[in-house]
This record gives sequence, structure tokens and C-alpha cells, in this order.
Amino acid sequence: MPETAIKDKCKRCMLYADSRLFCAQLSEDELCELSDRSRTLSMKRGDTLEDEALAHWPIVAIDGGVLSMQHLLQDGRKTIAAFFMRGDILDLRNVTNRNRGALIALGKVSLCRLSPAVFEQVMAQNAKAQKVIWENLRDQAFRAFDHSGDIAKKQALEKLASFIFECRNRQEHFGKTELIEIPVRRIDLAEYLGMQPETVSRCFKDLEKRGILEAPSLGAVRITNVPLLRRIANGDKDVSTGRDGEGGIKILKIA
Amino acid sequence: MPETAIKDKCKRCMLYADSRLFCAQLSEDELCELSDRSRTLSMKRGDTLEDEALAHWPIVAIDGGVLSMQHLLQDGRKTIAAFFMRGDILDLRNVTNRNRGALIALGKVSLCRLSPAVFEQVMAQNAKAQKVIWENLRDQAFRAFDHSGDIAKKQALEKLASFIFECRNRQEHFGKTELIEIPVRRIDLAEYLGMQPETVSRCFKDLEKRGILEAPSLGAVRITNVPLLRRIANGDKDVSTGRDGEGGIKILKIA
DNA sequence: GCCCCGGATTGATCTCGATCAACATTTGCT
DNA sequence: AGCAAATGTTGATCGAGATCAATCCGGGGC
Repeated sequence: MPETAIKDKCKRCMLYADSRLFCAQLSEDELCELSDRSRTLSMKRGDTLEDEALAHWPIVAIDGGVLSMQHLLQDGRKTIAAFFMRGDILDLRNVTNRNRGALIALGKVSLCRLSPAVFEQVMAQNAKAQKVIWENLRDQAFRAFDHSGDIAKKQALEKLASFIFECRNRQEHFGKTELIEIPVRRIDLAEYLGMQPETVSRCFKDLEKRGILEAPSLGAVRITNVPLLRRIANGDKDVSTGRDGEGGIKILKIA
Repeated sequence: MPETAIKDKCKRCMLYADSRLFCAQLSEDELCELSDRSRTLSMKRGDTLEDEALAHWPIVAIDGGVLSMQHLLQDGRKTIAAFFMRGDILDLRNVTNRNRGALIALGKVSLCRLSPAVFEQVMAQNAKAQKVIWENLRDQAFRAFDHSGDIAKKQALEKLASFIFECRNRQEHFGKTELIEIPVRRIDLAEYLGMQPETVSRCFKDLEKRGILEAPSLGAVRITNVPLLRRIANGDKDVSTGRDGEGGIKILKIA
């Protein structure tokens, strides 16, 4: 084993391997320091980041998988307020305002609990790293704003369409095949979009029947009519209700 | 007029006057530099921060009033994704992902368009200022997460209850009188909570009838039963539907 | 491989809040 | 101050999606 400064755990981690992510911005010294004082963690579906653990390790960087922030109501209703994925950094220092949701893994999640002290030091010293974190947090905020807008007034079909575009936006490799990964289960999706799993299922079926997308498996979809899906996501009633607007293709119906 | 370094416009601005806000963290030199290269702006209800203006001035700090981020759907449905208030800083540099909502004033708004160059410089040099901005952005993100959770699965009454607590959380001076300012119109509130103005009105009336709050004017409420309102906000069905749970007061109904 | 159970689907019914309509009140403007 | 337009309230009806119930699947563990 060669005596390289950079730890194996870091070499295998996308936060370092992806040049756009946080750890890739660090100098070798910074990375080693951070690495030494941080702890990786693997989670499986249903695992929760407990409050006591977060008290000691309030800064969490996601390497892979999907972590959810869930809010539980008194009578058992559950909602997922946000999904956190590769590259997202969560800073829960002093976050007590209202009932911060529970952080629950929706599948296998690998993450790194960063040392607050080193994180703070890097924030102060390394402008490039600071920029990456800042833009990540800003993206989280804007994604949450968008999502709030989506679920506030949109209908079920429109919400699902928007979600599919949100998934597309979060994966870089689109363009060639238009195969979009849906990284969460239907039930999680329902909780994220504020609807019931039954409704999610019906909406997927509707979009398939209308030839707008194909769902080769539960974990992925292929959009076959991007402009139409876009119009649905944007709330064009003529399209979402099945009627044809001026821009759509007229289909003659014979009674 | 004495030749003090700090500009009058800054002395009158809460971003400087409130010791917890951004400009109060700056050294005199930094503040002067920032002040010289920044521009204040007054807006009135309905005014929009146009894209072209934002291209030159993508960083906006709110001094007072309520600025909204609105999403408009094709068929005219409108939603407010977020409220920005005193102390909030918006960084719209390179924000093009999806359709960033329009920034529209919901009343008189005074704000300061900060010089991106000086802002960036302060971010890199002044750790105290950096911390304030970072925490502000984080609060915006978590507030948005909370809000997403609220509007996803909660019923109308529960959403309104949550909103009242959100208002209370955002004003510091509670504790004495419990008079909470509602800084937006009913119609804006409806758009923020994803419901209709009619429903908002009915919910306020319902809470008043049940003795949970008083609404001396459209712009403020006084909570008269905080625990009960809290239970409603947390989704306790026994309370929100009017039935009494075990913790409530039993009311005998005679047919 | 086979079993098994959580998740997904499909269908039937019901409910909350949207919508429509009429009227009251507040706000802003001259 | 006084008027007009925008906002807010109240009542009546309707519909999208929640809920309930009955299968159907598929993948993780043995």
C-alpha cells in the first residue's frame, strides 16, 4: 500500500472524484485534515440520522443514494419535504427552528459526517470550496422554492410532470437517451408530492396511455414527448385534462 | 452635513442598524466600499424585479417590506413560493435552473442591490459577515423545506395555523402580547398556502369562532389559545375537525 | 430456486376545498 | 374627504383526488 496522503475512503468518494463537488476543491493538506477528522457512514432504507448523532456531527455530505427530510404529523400523515442526493451538503448547526424534519434514508445512502471545525476553517480560507458550498446551498433553497410552487396549486398530473423534469435536471447525462432515473419508490414520491400512492400510480398510467412517456421499470422513465410533458408541467389545462389546445394535435373523436 | 464615512442611506437601513444583519458585520471600510457600489431601491405593491435589472444587480438585500417569489402557470394560476423579508439576502447569480419565479413586491419594499464584486470580496474576507449570510441562506432553505412539508399534506386549517406560527417565528418581539403581524394580504396568503382566498377567509373565521384567535384587523392576529393552535398546526385531527380529543375540553352536544 | 411481505395497482365511493356568484369592505387615488 | 377598483366575505354547488378495499407483483432472504 503506497503511502499517499489521500485516504482510500476519499478516493472512492464522489465528493472528491467529481471535480465539481466539495472535496475536489480542497488542497491535499485540507483534504487530509478534513478526512482525518470526519467519519463516513452507510445507511440502508429506513435508517434515521438521530438527533444525538447530529449534535456531534451536524454537517453531512452526501456521497450517494437519496436521503429524505420527513415531517410526521400527529395522526400519522407523513410528508417528505426534500430529497438530498450526491453532492448535497447539510449544515444542521444550531438548526432548531420549528420542528426540523427527521433525516431518513430512502435506500442505500453513503455519506460523510464532516468535522465542523475543519469545515468552518475551509469555509474561511478556501474561496473555491466556499463557492461550491454556497452554490449547493443556494440550489437546495431554489429547488425547495420551486417545489413549494409545484405542490401548492398544481394538479396531480402536473406535479408528476414537474417531478420528472426535476429528476432530469438533477442528472447531468441527459440528452442522448432521455432515460431518466426515478431514484425513489412510488410511496416516497407520493409523500414528496403531497399525494397518495394510488394517485401517483394513476398519473403514471395516464401519461403512458397518452404516449408521453414509457416506464420500462419502476426506477426509470423515458420521455417520448418532451414538449407535451413540459406543457403539462407548466399547467396548460388544455393538455393536462386531455383536451387539445391550439398547439396540440387534434384528434377526432367519433361517438 | 458632517463628513462621516458612513452614508446616510446606510444609517437609515435596518441591514446596518440591526446588529444581527449583514451590513452590521462589516468594517467601516467595507461598508463604505459596498455602499458606494450598491444601489437602494423602493418598490410598491405589484412592482417586479425585472430580469434585465437582475442581470446587472443579481444580489438583493431586503431592508423592509415583503418581496415574493411567484410562479405563474400557463392558465393563470399563480403561486407564491416564498416570502423574503428584512435581512434576507437573495443571490441570483447564475440562477437559471428551471423557471426561477418572478420577484414581486407585496407592498412597499425597500431593498439594496449589492455590488456582486464587493459582496464576493466580503464573503472571502470577513468571516463574521460570511457566517451571517450563510445562516440567512440556510434559514431560507429550511423555511422552504418546512413550508413544502406544510402545504403537501396538511388541510386548510392546519396550513393556516402553521402559517401563523411561521409569522410568529419571524418576528422577535413575541412573548408579551402575542399580537402577531400578518404582513401580507389574504390573497397573497392564499397563493402562498396553495388555497383559495375564500378558504383562507373561512379558516380565519373558524379559528375565531372556536376562540383560538382574535383578528383585530386584517393585518394582525392575537392567539388566545396557543397550545390548541399548535395542535392544529401539528395535524391533530381530533382538534382540527372540531371533535375533542382526550386532551381537549369535552362539550356535550344535545340534538 | 421458492417464499413472503412491503409496495404497487386497480376499482368504487366519499369528502374537502375549489369554483361560481353575490355582496361587503378596504385601499388607493384625485 | 369621496369615489372607484381591488380585495375580502359569505353561501351554494361541484369535482379532483383522498380513502377504503381487494388483488397483484417483485425482489430480498433463506
